[in-house]
Amino acid sequence: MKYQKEHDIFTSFLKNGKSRITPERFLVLDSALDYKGHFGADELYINMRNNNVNVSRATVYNTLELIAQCGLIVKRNFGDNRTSYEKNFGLKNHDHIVCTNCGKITEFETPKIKKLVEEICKNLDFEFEFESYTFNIYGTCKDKNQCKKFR
Amino acid sequence: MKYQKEHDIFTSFLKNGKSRITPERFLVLDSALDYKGHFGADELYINMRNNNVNVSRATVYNTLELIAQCGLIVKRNFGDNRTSYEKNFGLKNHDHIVCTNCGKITEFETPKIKKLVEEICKNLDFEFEFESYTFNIYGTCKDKNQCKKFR
DNA sequence: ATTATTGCAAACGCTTTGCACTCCC
DNA sequence: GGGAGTGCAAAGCGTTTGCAATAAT
Repeated sequence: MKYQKEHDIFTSFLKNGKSRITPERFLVLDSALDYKGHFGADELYINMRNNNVNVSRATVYNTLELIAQCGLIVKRNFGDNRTSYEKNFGLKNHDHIVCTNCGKITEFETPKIKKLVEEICKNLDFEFEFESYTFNIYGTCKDKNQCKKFR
Repeated sequence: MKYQKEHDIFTSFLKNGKSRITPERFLVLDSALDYKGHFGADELYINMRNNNVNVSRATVYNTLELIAQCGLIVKRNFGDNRTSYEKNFGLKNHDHIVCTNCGKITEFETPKIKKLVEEICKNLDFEFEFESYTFNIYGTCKDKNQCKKFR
């Protein structure tokens, strides 16, 4: 199977949480892993419908949340009032540059940011359990072939 | 007048952009500056109505955008799929810790992040005009008196 | 058998839009 | 007087919810 390792991870995550193993959940997982780049829940739902993979909207939303919880995809937020997801490529953490004009998203690696986050959490004056962070840089990309502002 | 300086700044911003000076825009500005903490556009609109300051929803939304453009307030995004604003206190840049459980927002100062952003933008392999960044840390705050998870 | 999960459609919250009216320049 | 700005209500969009039907344990 194409995503055997991910299936195994998701399976044990579900069993661990006393959640049920359903075919729909794995259909969503496969589609999410197949998706190139960032995607919204609704976007994935439509995409699946178009490919004749019929899982209800509610199930897609719920399942993406589960897959994010178990770490196979990552939840993102690019300031457009919707939740985006993307495949998690393991340890290599990266953040995003977003063109506010054409929507282009560029990824960059930030070895320094992780230390900074740890440092900040450690120095707080109240107890805080870290979950995640978002670090986005916004601006305009001046890509003459793509960016609406400059072409 | 209470916010004379801000009125002046907004006035010249509007004139500069060949936009009109209207009473509604200054009602929104005053209400935004009076608001304690972060607020959404709709939240401000309701708040204004409650105080018998009657400006239409559309105008509140449009005007907040303008005020943010001229820098008197800052646009934020805390991962809840809505746009938040807050008064801009000038140079002292700060970022946010968000409790994903009770919604509490804690501000912290980050002298290091600005340098990091500059460094990243400088080393990109394409031309990019920086506008802003978001840096939020998510987790649970374990405030026994407030946080739903621990009380 | 029990009960979590599913599918569907309706409701939700925030935001944007269309259009006639207003009033700043 | 012209056109940007306003107000209102309706529509839009992504997301969540309620409930009956289904299927995993």
